[in-house]
Amino acid sequence: MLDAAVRVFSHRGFHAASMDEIAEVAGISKPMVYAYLGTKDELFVACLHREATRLMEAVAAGVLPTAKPDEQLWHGLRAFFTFVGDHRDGWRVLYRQARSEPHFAGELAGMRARIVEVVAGLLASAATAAEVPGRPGDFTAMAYAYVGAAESLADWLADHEEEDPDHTATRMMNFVWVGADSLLQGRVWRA
Amino acid sequence: MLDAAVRVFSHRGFHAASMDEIAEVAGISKPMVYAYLGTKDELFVACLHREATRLMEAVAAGVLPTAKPDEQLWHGLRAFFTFVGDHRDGWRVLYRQARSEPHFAGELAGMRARIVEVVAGLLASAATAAEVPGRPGDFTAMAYAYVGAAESLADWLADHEEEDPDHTATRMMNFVWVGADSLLQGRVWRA
Amino acid sequence: MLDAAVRVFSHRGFHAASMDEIAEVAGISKPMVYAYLGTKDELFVACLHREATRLMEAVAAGVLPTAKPDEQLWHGLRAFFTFVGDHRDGWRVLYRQARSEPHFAGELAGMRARIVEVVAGLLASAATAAEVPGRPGDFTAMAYAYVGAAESLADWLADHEEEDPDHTATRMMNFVWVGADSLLQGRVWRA
Amino acid sequence: MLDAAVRVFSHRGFHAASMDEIAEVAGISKPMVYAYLGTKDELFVACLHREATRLMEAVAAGVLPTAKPDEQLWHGLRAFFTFVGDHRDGWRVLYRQARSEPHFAGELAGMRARIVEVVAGLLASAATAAEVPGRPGDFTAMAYAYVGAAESLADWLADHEEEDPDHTATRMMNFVWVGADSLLQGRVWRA
DNA sequence: TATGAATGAGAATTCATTCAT
DNA sequence: GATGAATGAATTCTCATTCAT
Repeated sequence: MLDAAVRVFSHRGFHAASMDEIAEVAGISKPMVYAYLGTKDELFVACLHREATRLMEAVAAGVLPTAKPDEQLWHGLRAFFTFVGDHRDGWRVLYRQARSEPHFAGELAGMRARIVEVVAGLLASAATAAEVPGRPGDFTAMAYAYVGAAESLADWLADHEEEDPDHTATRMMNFVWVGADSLLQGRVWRA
Repeated sequence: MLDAAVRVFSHRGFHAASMDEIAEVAGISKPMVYAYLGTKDELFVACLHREATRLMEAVAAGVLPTAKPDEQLWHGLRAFFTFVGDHRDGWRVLYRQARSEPHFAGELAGMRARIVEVVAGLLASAATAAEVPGRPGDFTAMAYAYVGAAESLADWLADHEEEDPDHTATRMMNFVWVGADSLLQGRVWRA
Repeated sequence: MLDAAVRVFSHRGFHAASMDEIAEVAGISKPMVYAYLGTKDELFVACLHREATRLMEAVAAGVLPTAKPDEQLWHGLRAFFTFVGDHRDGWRVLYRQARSEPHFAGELAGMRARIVEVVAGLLASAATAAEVPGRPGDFTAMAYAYVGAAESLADWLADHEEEDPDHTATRMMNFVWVGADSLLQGRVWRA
Repeated sequence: MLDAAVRVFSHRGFHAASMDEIAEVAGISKPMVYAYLGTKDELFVACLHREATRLMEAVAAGVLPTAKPDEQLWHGLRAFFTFVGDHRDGWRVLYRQARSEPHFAGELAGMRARIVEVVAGLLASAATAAEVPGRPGDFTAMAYAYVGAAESLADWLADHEEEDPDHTATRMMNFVWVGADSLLQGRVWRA
């Protein structure tokens, strides 16, 4: 049902997507689209929610809560990039479109916040394990940076058909973890 | 002149921005907008180019070509985040709007590619200096990741008035450099 | 449906006719005009075709293929002028508007050419019947002249409500046939 | 001065012609066009008048008032078609455009009426000379038909670069005079 | 329930026309 | 006297959205 909408939004962009085309791709008539899914805005938000939920479920399913932090991260990233690789359309809708329409920025911010907090929690527990003196509030900031980096790589992945999700995940892991590891051992760069 | 356009594009998004509003904000009449800057598309591209040019000049001006790689990076990042902090609207146009309109993605990709290559060059010279055996093609990939991360932080900065650009730059530096440093010393994370 | 368009085009001219007015006269809303008939250009061409088809059908219906040439001509002219008298608006669109828009001149030229050839054929068969030594290619030129004259009279008729189509046809017949008759008997004027 | 206007009106059509282009072709600035020639409508009427005047003068100059009617007609036609051949642009403005813009139909009608009366006078004097019992009012109608035919041929001539004006005049003469001659000798066609 | 048909509102773009220099 | 710069007013065309069936 929403698949058609996601596909159209993804290929055309939010504004350029017409309800006509969505209805046609969905194989039903326009009034039905309205009956089932409401306004164009509501429809877009529905797409957003579904894709976000699927994404979070996929990541959650990939992570073993009992594993070590770096392994949790690795599995999480792998799940994340695999999902993005398998749902390129969904990813585009989620990020590119939602971000560019100020109207939906709020929606998106909420969903991101949830992810960020998960990552921040991961970092915090890793820091505790390594007995690094905590700079508590900043875990969130770091998490933001990591999430942002992952998003960007995902975005890049979505545009490169030939790229392998696992490969991308490995890159990200090197990028993040080796740096994070050092950071968590107390090394800090200063101007 | 372009300021008004950038402001409106930034706040409304490309499609939702109306030439009427742009003209009004600019304090001139619509036909003048067309006379000076042409079509809506051309106007948008003009905004894009101006913001991109300013950004690159700001960064270039901040960097001392003779400094050590990490200092170059630090100054570059500082200049970058400062610029974004000072031109939040411009950044939104550049990063969000341009990316989400398939029509302008090409324009933007070119500009990004140039930045990525600069960063890749920086990484390569740092690797050479550290006498790390080169994995040549991958510097570009790393650069992409770094640029993406910086963009994401910048994007976040653009939405948070209270955030200090220097602080953001420091975060990014820790995030990037300490990680990069470790990588360049040959440490690699493996699954 | 097209009636409204023909009426407006006829009274205002192609450019001055606004889709708004056409929709209003048709008693439907503008988007419907677009849905049914497409672009303004397409709409105009549609008018053109319908009027031209009707005209040719009316003339064809009036002519008895077995009659003598002058009678065929007479009936054809009568049908022609009657039609024009009954569809003054349509004629104006066909003759004046279409001709003055370079864009549509081609469309019209094709339709005219078909009529001209019919008339030329008529003249040729009359010449054969009268055993006048043929000046073959020139029948077309003559036909052009006749068609042009008929058009002009029709145009005049279109602007004069009080004029009787049959009367006009008789005039044209005298004008054409008495001359043609002489010509076909071999009389030629020389400077 | 008006030349530029005539050229532009002729090539673009009345509506599609922009004052900008006229000014540019004329080599002066737009406000000057307004200062010298007034509104677009006024400018068009000025073009109309000038071309019409030139046409009538050319025809008048070609005719010898003392010659026989058929020779007067012949010289008149020759002058007419020669003029049209030499001023194709002017002719297009005069006829095609003026006719299609209902707004200028009146202007044009007046100019035509003057020509028609001249021709009608010619026919009347020929009839008198031939001692044909006059059907007085109808000379005007005949003249209308002749003028219309000449216009149409002229129109055709204007579109065919290769056609020779004298040749066209001869065609018209045969077409008109051989018929007129018969008519003036009392022959009439009847249904 | 499903839809074909209909529309109100609004967007980009263009021009004839006029000031201020 | 000449013009560069400015605009009010239209015009075409599109689309989210809703009835009547």
